[in-house]
Amino acid sequence: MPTRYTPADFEQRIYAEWERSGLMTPPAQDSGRPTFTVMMPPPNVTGVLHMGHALNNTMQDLVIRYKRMSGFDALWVPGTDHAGIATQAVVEKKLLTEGGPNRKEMGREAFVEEIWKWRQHHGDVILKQLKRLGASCDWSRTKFTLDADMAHAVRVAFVRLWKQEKIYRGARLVNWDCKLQTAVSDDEIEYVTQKSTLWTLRYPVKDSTEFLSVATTRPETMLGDTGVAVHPEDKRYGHFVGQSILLPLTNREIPIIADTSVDPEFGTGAVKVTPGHDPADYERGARHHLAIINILHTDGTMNGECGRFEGLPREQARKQILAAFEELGLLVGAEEITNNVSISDRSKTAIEPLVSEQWFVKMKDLAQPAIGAVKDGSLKFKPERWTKVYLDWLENVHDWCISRQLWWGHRIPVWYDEDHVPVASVEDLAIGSPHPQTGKPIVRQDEDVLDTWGSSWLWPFATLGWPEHSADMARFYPTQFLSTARDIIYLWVARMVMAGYALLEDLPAAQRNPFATCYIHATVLDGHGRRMSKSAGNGIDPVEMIEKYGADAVRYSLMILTREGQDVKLAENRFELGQRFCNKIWNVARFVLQNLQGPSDPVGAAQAPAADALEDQWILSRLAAVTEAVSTALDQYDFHDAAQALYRFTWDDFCDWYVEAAKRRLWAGENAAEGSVEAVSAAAARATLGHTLTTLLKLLHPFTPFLSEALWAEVPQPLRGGVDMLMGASWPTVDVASRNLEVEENFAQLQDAVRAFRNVRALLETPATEKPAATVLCGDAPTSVNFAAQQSLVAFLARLESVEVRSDGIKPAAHGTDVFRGGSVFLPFALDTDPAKLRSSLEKKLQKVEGGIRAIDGKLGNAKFVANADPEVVQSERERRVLLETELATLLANLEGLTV
RNA sequence: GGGCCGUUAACUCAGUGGCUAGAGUGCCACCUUCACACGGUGGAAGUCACAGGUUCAAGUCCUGUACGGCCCA
Repeated sequence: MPTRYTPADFEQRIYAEWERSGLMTPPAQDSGRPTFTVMMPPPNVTGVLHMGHALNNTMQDLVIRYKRMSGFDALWVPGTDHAGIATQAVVEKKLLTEGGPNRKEMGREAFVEEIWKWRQHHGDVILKQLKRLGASCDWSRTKFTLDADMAHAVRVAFVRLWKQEKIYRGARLVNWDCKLQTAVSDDEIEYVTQKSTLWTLRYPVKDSTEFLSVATTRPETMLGDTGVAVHPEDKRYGHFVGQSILLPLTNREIPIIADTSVDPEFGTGAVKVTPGHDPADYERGARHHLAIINILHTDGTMNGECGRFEGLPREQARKQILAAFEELGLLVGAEEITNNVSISDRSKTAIEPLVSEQWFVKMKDLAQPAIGAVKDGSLKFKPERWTKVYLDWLENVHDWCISRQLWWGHRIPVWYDEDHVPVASVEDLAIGSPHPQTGKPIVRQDEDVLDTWGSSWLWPFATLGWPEHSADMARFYPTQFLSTARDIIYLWVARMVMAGYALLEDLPAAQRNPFATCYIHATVLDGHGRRMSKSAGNGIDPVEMIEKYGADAVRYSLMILTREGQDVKLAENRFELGQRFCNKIWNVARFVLQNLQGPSDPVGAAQAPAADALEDQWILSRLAAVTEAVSTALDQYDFHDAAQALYRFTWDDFCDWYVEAAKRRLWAGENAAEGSVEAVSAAAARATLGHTLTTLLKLLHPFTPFLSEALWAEVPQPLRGGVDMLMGASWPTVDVASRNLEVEENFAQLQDAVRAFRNVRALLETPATEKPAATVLCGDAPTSVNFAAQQSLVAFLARLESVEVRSDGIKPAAHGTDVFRGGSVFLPFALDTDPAKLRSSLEKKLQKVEGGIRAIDGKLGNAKFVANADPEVVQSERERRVLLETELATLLANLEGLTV
């Protein structure tokens, strides 16, 4: 084995072995094992892996691997989303750069064909990248939201909701994306604060010489004004209410109305009302029965309602209208303000609210059971605070605009007869066939497609075969764990819960909720705390990082850096943490594997550890503790805590202390006679090393699957217990009998003394090669028993010739000294040693101990503390004071001894 | 306007109301000792953002302020 772990030599080969093993594909038939299901949030089919995906999928893989090893039939279903707008835009752009016919020239059928072709060649890149990450999904169950069975599920869902009259068509004010020329839902727009000009326009009052001034940031929409509103209690304008305005440039007569929604403080206190192009005005217009005038073509240019401005883009229309008002003397003000404009998430262009015929889903009723799911505990968010975000949205939910004027997606399964009477159908209705209700011939299918969430909200069960009564559906639904990003709590998470309750009528209510836990993962920021994004160019490419540091290093680093959904600032060099850890694991395994075979036990340390030696008992106790800690943390999805516990155990306990301690007996046993004390002791050390390593590899496997699997292959067969592939090994059970707090306490005391020796060595500048004879002075009987039994271990770890254990209180002269809990250590001076460094070291420690005693005295001297605090706390303070007092006395005595 | 998150060592972050506030990186010194220099040993480094409050006891709980970030309207 080389001295460094080189991930590239193993990863792809090991992944192929996992795929061949079939372990990622749990059976649809009952195996007697419990199931555990995770649905991967389907990334866009156009997508490439970014850090958010890497983080999210690492967590899912961790859970799946842990559950698989724990005896579950663990199913992780991967897949991709057709992502209507995003994908159509990618292919349109491709057509544009190729200079061939564009979408409209090609026609619907040919264009959709083109997208399928694109998908064939360029789609699903992200799924291949997930394999690089080590994702152990069941690829045999991979789904795409446009697969035929998914399409069937979408239609069944649509028709069912149609029959329940939860789907309706109507002309409503929708968010219009002028670039993509489609409606988008409320949840697909974002607000950007910007500086704008607020212009004041004068509108002449009809049959009067008076004017009413209105303020607006969008003067061009005046062409669609059908009213002017003032607050009913606004004294300035009261007498105008009921009169009308002669709208300049159009000479249309529009009423002046009173409405409490008008803020008298804003602008002039009078507002123009444009019901066709503003959500607030739409409401006002509805209240006062104002006309709705649409002034825009679908591409955002002015339409035939605009007279001489027809055909102009909005910005130009604005300029010309302002110029016209100026000319008429009707432009009376312009001031700079900051306001919010709505931007389309997809095209990043300004949203134009306009009235349009669209399909909607009534959400109020659907939301109720989804609200109930968190109230009755069926659904839990982690971190819990997202529950509120989820509930706030559901409790104020608006109807969902589900139609999109696109070609790529699930076409709305609605057909019309010649009288435009619609009917929804699971099966295609042929043109000319009779309308099921009216009997008149069908003339056309609806042109629109469904919002992309109209298929992904069925993801947790449509992937399992719903609406068929499939074996998968019976075994693997509901799922246990969903991990996703916070920005799709409304778009996706809430809708999946609604869909589960609304559509799975066959299941008892308690089994409809699609996932028990919804984990909202951290947002990955760059090193400066900015969101990683393609446009900002500040993203770190996970695949590049995998190639540079290894998949396990990427996985492990991400896990230990993100604590329960807390955002993480990630600079590239953070992955060195995982890389170092992986290399450490590699090397400790290398050491163990090279030392498993002794002269008298050639099969290696396959027998159970005898655990006679203190250090053996100690590491087995620590191993039991870390097994419990990791299992508990993973049960609660506390990935950071599990990663942290593994780091501490591996590096501190196993590498720094146990392996170093075991070397003593391994070396001593090298040339010992068979059956001798030394040989038996070495064999015991080997057994303990072997057992600890194999257990550790299992615990590490969910975090560092490639490395642990690569090392598992090097473990001698008898130690592997017949398990060829670590991925399929059983998760370690907590060895309760090995947990021994007394042993841990005794070993901790030895560690403390060894550190004290090392400290004095450093202060005395004792060369590493020099092995002085040293002394431990024990302050009490248990300490002296402990050290008497372990003097050779302490000597070995502190690189000493010998350790004399004394408890007579007599300090050796001309020795450097330090204290540990329970006594002090002494190392002989070299002749030319200056004790000043030792003195200042001891004095520093003295100050700390004195400070500690003062703090405790402060507490114990406080009658209220003694009276009110938990008696256990008071008791432990008293005990601590005794310890510190002893330490203080030792320090003072040792300081005094230095001058002799 | 409403809500949420954060502010702890130079950096990135942990931290059940109760030991003298920790880790990794970086820094300083020493060490190529037969797993690992992607290593070992030792060390320096903190007014826990600020102001009040609750409590015997606050980094931790409450109120407010400032700053940074996110979401909703």
